[in-house]
Amino acid sequence: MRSHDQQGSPNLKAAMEELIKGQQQATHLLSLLKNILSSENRSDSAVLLVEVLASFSKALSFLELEKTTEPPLRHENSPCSDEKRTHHQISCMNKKIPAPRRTGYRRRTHPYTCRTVFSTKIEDGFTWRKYGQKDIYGAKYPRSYYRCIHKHDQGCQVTRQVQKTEENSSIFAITYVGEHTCMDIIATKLPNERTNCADHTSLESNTVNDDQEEADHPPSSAARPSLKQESDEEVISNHSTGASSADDVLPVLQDLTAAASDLHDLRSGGFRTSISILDIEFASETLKFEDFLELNLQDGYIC
DNA sequence: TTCATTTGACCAGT
DNA sequence: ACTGGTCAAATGAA
Repeated sequence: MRSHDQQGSPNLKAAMEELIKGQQQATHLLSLLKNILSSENRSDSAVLLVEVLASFSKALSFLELEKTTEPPLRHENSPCSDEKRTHHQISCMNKKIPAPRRTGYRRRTHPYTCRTVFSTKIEDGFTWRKYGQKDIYGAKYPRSYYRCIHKHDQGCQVTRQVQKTEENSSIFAITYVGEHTCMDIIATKLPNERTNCADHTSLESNTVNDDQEEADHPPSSAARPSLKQESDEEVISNHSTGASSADDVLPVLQDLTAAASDLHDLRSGGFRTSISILDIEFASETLKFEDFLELNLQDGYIC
């Protein structure tokens, strides 16, 4: 992290202010929504919320990309690219052309929530794209890596890791990294379909940041208490005050979407910046926001 | 032909 | 140096 990250350009400062503003408004909106138990506008509000979340997520993603001083390079013109081979192209391997270095790849440093679910099936109502599989040192079964299919079109950054448990190969340990910000969350969490994600065979735990040991070393007993998102709910619930109505929500939604639009404009205006602690903090708060939204969806506050 | 999966390489973190 | 997460060309299925 460079020293100027904390200072930032005027554009960076403006962007940060917009992010913070959006965060505050989102929090406010949540506190309002939480108290709405019946309203014709709930569905629309939920859709809008997810759109806003997607915008925030994309904005953060772009900030993350800006952190790298070099633009991401594609190696599409490397003839007989020497990076990947199969038995069909052994001859190509013999020509030792130095493969161009990949750039722009940055391992996420976990301002993200991790949540592990033990289930007999890997379907969860979302659409995933498998992007890798690894043999894990000391583990009996390989680990598969999936990302949300809406990573590119909606900026949904959630990934999941699926691995058979050693005790019972018919049970999968599924670790979710981050939360969905794509529109699928609406389709998946609608009340009449909520059972899709509440798999009766699954046992869920919720951890934050690096707590992934359970995925590799699942608990010996299958009976585990649900620890679902206690801390996240606590954070958000601090903002819940009094009763409110859809009329209260709509103006906030408008402000929020306007803030998201401003963010988009700033981003497309080509501002250059580096990520700062603020980004990390905001990413964390956004996830808390998403967790709380998901809780409300599951509880039927939003349908 | 298109699209999802496979799989070895690359890269970051420890 | 090692492990694990991600990339992306090759491959196979539809």
